[in-house]
Amino acid sequence: MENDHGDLADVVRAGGRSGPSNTEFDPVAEWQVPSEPVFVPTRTETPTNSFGDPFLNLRDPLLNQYIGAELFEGAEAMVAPASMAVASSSGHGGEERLLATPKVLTGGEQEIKGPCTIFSRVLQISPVAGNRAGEMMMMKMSSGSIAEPVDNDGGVQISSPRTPGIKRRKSQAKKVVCIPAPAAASNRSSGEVVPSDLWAWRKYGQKPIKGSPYPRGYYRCSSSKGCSARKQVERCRTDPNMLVITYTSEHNHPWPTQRNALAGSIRFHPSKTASRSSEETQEAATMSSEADEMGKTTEQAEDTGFHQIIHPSYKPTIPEADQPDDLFAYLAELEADPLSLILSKGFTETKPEEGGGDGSMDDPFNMLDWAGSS
DNA sequence: CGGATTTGACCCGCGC
DNA sequence: GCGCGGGTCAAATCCG
Repeated sequence: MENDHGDLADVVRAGGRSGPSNTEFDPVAEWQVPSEPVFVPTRTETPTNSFGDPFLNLRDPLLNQYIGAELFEGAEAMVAPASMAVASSSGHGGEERLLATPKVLTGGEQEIKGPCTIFSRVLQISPVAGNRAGEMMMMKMSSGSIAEPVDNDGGVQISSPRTPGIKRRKSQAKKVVCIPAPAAASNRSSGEVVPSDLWAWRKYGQKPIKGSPYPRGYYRCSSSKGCSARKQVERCRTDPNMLVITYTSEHNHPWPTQRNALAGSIRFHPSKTASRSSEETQEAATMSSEADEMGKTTEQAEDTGFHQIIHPSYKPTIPEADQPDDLFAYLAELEADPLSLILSKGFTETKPEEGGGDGSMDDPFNMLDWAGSS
């Protein structure tokens, strides 16, 4: 089992400060992040998750990706209404900064009992897919250590359907992500549009869920045969504008290629521009327009298949010499030790040029406006 | 034609 | 032991 979740202690060490000295687990103390401020792009409203709580909302300047926070507890817990939130931020000098102590808000009976880490995973969200791509909350929960997958039976169970003697369904490590539901668009008969992430997924089932008016879609990784990674996608029953995506099992292979990555939930073939659905055509036009504007950044993105997510106003401020040659290697590094990498690279944004700017760019988080403005 | 999606059937964990 | 509900399979269908 890969250890792809940095322990918070490592995160804290990487940030140049010592970790909590108390031996008793203190959920709030565990959530302290390095004293160096981490810049969060300005926005005019407090980001909230589907439960109305503030949540961590950071953007990697190089990848222009939003980085979710992870925390650990029983996987199903966060789906419960108002169960928890991740972090808070406050304005400072015209920018929002993540302060040193993001609070872990627990609602109801939920309490964070295990160690937590942040900046542990990166997802990408298509600008078309999410009306506010930054509004993402990502949690992995377990009752054990971060590094070890949680399983009451003593190990992660790789689902082996139809195999007698191997239990399914019992306390598998899960990762639950809440993201804004894409704007309503037709995706064949289901009408559901699932935001793409870095992996290629193939739908293998859909079931109505008791108590929810929305069905749940079942996806497995199609990048590699034998990969046990699964995800489930359903609309939040309390907020239909949010999608709840549950990831189960880990990928047993590297990041997919561009072709595979883009062959995700939405049928999308970057090499083909003719005879697309209207949504896809709009997406293609958007990306093409971005490519014209973005120069180096876009070239880099195109080389690695990330052009879906890059906003023209968010050119990295990282010196060009520091930009990775291999974006996938960068991603892998980001996976292994995200916070230290981010802090070492800096975390600022390049503000959109004033004057000639499109008004919709004033809030670069508004990906819907952005997508529609091109 | 090949790959992805749909959808009903089947399997199985879990609660009672 | 039984039934419910969730997860997966696989044939049919769709689509580029």
